[in-house]
Amino acid sequence: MTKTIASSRCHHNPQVSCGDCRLNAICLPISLHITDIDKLDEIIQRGRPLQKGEFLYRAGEPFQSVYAIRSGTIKSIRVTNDGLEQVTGFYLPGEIVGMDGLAQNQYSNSAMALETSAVCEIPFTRLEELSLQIPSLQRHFFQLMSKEITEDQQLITLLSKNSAEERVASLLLSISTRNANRQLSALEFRLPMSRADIGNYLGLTIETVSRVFSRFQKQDILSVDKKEISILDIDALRTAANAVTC
Amino acid sequence: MTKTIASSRCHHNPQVSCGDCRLNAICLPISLHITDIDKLDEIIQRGRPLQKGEFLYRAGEPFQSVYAIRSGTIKSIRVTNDGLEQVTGFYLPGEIVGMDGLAQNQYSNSAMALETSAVCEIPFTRLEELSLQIPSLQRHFFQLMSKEITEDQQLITLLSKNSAEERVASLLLSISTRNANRQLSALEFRLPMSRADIGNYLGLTIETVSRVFSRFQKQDILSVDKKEISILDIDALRTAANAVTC
DNA sequence: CGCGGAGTTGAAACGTCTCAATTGTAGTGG
DNA sequence: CCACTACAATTGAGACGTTTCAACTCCGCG
Repeated sequence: MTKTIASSRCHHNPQVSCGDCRLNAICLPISLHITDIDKLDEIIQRGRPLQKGEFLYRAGEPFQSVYAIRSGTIKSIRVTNDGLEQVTGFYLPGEIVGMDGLAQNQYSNSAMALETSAVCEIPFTRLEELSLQIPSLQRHFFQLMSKEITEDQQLITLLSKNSAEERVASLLLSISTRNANRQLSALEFRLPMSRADIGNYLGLTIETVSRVFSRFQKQDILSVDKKEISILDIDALRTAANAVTC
Repeated sequence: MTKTIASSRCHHNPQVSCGDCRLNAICLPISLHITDIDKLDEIIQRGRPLQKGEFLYRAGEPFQSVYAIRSGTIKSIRVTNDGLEQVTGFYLPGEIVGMDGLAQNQYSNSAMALETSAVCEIPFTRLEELSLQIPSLQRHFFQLMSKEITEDQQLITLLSKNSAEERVASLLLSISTRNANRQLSALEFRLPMSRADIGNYLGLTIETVSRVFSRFQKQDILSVDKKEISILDIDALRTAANAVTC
């Protein structure tokens, strides 16, 4: 599925407008009237899909746009002073990435495609202008940024208070929930990211992530086949996640 | 100093307008023309100072305002499902707290005064209206939220990648820098928060924080007397912090 | 004076990391 | 089609750093 080339029916198809996009119930247009959606459509730019490993933008580049994910998965990464990478987020279809760039007029993260991905580019100065005309858009954007803040704080709590098992379980539940919001299966899905990305995001080593997966399999909570995940006992997974219900 | 009652010269004095406030070079007004500052002033509400331990707002309360700190220190805390607290931030004079509440129209954190503190309440719906009229205010607010995001991501990186010593050193450098921005000493200051708050914020136990302070003292990097901190060797402290230059 | 909270210090326990070996899988070329 | 390589993932054993538990000090305050 992720390897299909762009066609009129394909997720990566660059020709779809916001009004027709199957994600418009969860993406930016959710806040807009029909007439306003067209205005939004006019400023959105849709390019060719990104291939796995390609950068959407890199840390330090001048901030110009935020991006709505249309298909695929994007990870955002910060580079620490000593050259290590820190994965700061995974962005699935319908989600917005790039808002970290506003503060300093340059991106503080890099964004990389984890698989073939299509994005809608939203030039920020034009979005700002539009926000001055459409109060509900301004509010929605404030809310989007606030949501990013609360999600980051959830991750902070996870890193600060929770064990390896709790962290991995929380991430799986988060992905499960976000899949469900997109009408996909909450119990069976393919992880778009590697064990290394998971570990990096959760503050764990690859080996620890792997061991947790193994333990969950032995407990019949999960069935894991490489990146294919089946949640066999979601209540047990919720229990294992403790605290955080993403 | 922190126990002085409000007087015309006191930091906690509720009568000061934004135009006269000694923080206006680093607070919200930084983005505004003189005429616009008056408009901002009109919507800002200043109440009596909060005493140590008092809540500015509590998680779950309906979101109505963001708050600019005028004096003192506020900590924001999330409560996890299992009842533990997670400190998500410390807010010093000139900084804005409460933006996490926007996403869900209710605060996701509680905010508590760590010492006697005065705040300027900014009703959000009025700030929104004003932002529609003053583009630079809208932009500034977007930037403020973006700044909160990048700072949270810095903390995520710190928790995920850095040792106890690096975390404590980073926090001290952050406070030092923020003090310097307010024309206070970068090398000698009083920590407004307890060891418990520091540990909680940094994902460490009280004991570990205490041990790190002791080690830094033995290395002549710091002089610690309860909450009074003197940075004796800021270069060594930067080295100890590694990576993160807050 | 004695109480309680905050902070410090020590010793052992614990969980994750590190290092290393092994397996499995996808991609490449003979 | 199979051998070969490169990479991702798994698994084990020991090392390491932080936590836990406990005792103790310090200080403000009734």
